[in-house]
Amino acid sequence: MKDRRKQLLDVAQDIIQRRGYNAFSYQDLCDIVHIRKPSIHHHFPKKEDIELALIRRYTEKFSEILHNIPAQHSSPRAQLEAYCYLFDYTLSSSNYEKLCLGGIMGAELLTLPKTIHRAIAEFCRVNEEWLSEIIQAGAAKALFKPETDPDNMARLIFSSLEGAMLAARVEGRTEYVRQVMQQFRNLLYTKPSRATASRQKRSKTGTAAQRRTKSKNNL
Amino acid sequence: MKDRRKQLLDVAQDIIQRRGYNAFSYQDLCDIVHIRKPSIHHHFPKKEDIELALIRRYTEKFSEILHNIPAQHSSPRAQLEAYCYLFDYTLSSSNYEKLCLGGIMGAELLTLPKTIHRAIAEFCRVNEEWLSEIIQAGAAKALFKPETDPDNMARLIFSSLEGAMLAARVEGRTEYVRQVMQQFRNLLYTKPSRATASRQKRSKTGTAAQRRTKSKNNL
DNA sequence: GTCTATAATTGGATAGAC
DNA sequence: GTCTATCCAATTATAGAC
Repeated sequence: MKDRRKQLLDVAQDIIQRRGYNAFSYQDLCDIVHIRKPSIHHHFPKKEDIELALIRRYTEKFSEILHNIPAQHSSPRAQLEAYCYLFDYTLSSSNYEKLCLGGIMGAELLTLPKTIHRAIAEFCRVNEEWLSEIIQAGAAKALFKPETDPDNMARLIFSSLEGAMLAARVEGRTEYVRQVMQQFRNLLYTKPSRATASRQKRSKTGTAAQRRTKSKNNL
Repeated sequence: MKDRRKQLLDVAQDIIQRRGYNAFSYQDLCDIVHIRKPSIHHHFPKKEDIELALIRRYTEKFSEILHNIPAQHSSPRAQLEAYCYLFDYTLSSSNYEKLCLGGIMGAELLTLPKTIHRAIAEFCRVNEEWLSEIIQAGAAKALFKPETDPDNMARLIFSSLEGAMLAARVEGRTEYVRQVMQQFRNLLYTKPSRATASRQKRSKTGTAAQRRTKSKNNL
């Protein structure tokens, strides 16, 4: 097959987002892709080669999605919500089994080589930097509370979404991420938009913003 | 040795909080405790027996610490900060290598047996329930913003601390958890206490509340 | 409770043919 | 690019002696 490499990465990513790097093996790939172990070594000589390629590709895709969000949502609030739905969608579209790749790799950090440490840190940086800019833009438009430090707020949002995915899966609570989002609205928004508030209470299929983001990506 | 079982649990917990369950082996225990593998099987026949005992013991200790906090700190604000410092201290006292046991087990959830799923979920429940009560108490005293839903706020705090430990370690940012805490103060507190604000900016050794909590526990 | 000895299995990885 | 065959190391786990 021509795109064997991409296929292997796709399958590996799916497994790792569910079970983590240390519980993932070449054999798992064989069982799904239906080729033999040495054939995989031809594409990825060492196991770390897979992981490094994965996190780099993930960060790249993620970065692209983030930088496209402002073109799809004009308000910083809508931009922030679209961001949060990325995390919610990873969970909800996988029967609440898949975590953020950066998050699960972060949990296994100390078992991974230094090259990969840097790649995971870069993923975090991309997220926090993007968030900080959105927060600043929203504060400038008086959409977000002024007492908000953009960098710290970015860290709070990023880390809570990473943690919320963990907790949602552990507790089997499908609404966990959205409840955390609702709390952001309560704390961060200067004046709760009535439309947003009622929509988020009623809808199970998601807002327009959510659906638009869904169709765009498959992380 | 008489307390061999406890010693094995202590060592296993330290390793797992750093490297996770799947990267941890009976051999690791042997190297530190200096007994042979079958001797460990005598105390814990299956590997899962170690993990189940660990998470239960952890939740129990954690629960005890949480329920002692109100006796040590009268204000809900100080209680909340003492809670947050538990997480910060786990990191800072381990050269920023150890995560929350519940968090790292949560990341590996799908590789673990169902019995352990429930035990990890119980750990989350204990945290969120305690937090929710503190938030309610603080809101009743007008120390926290009234627009705060206690349950969702509890989820936000718990998940952001879990995520912040992850991100702090990945990015090598020793101040990460404390920055997230600062953001909570900005967003949640009705009026920033000047003493608290300036103290947290200056001090590197921590507040009195932090030191008091430090000496109490070793999670 | 700890040991030696030993399964039985699985893991990542390589050599070399096609 | 994929295969067969093979290697070596590591893992969880058990039997049975002391």
